Amino acid sequence: MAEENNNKLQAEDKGSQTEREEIINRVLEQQPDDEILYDLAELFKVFGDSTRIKILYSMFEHELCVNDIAGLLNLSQSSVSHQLRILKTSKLVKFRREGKSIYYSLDDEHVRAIISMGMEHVEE
Amino acid sequence: MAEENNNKLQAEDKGSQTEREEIINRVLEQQPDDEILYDLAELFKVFGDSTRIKILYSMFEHELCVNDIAGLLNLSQSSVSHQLRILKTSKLVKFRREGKSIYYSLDDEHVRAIISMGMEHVEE
DNA sequence: TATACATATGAACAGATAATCATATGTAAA
DNA sequence: TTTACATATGATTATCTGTTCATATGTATA
Repeated sequence: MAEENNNKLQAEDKGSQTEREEIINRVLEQQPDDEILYDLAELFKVFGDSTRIKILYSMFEHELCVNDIAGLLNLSQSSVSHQLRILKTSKLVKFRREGKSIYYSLDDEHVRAIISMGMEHVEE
Repeated sequence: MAEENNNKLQAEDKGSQTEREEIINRVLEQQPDDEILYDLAELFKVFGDSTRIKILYSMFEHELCVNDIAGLLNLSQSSVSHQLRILKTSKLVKFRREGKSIYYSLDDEHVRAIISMGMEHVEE
């Protein structure tokens, strides 16, 4: 995608834009770069799978290891591991090793905040 | 919250659960129903597409009609209309008719809040 | 070292989904 | 009513994505 759409409507010979043109120009100015909006969508996409949401929610209060999660949620070890990789890549979870196990937990308060906010909308 | 005995993995002959079992039980108790988590994932899924995010963001301050959006974002009318339908269904946008045009806008502050929260995470 | 346990990963397949195209519906003005 | 404009929608297609299966890597213990 290389199309940059900075088609800002210039004021014409009449000397002033219409109300509507002004609004459209303001929207164009305030719109973040495509790249940022792409990243934003990618972030939400990670939250947008029920398996990953279940996994995230299970870690809401406590760190858990892969087998804990798989057991709790009735998921295969492989599936959990694949999803945790995605969550790691997106910086939504962090982890630490202890012996043979690896304990995962939510990366920061942001993650909790985003989930909570979505929860409010859903529970309406 | 004091140490309460719960019913899941009730203490066995030894008289008490392990620390680990207690944690796992607590997670199980606190986990919302699958149905709710499914809806939550569905909600985030809607935010999880860059076209829809662009559309939502374009309406951050002002209502816009379909053609406005298509023009602003360089998208086909059909594509915008399809996506708006999804946004309508998810209650993320509302709309009103005025003559031949239909003006769409964000449905409530929740939507703005969720986007803003995600934005913070992305901009780190 | 050999074995068992815990987690990660690659490949393949099935299901989901967004864009496009063609067309339909709805609205207003001539 | 005819025409033009604005939006919606169904079908098709190409792409993306999550799960599974098999296997690999990593770690501790006998």
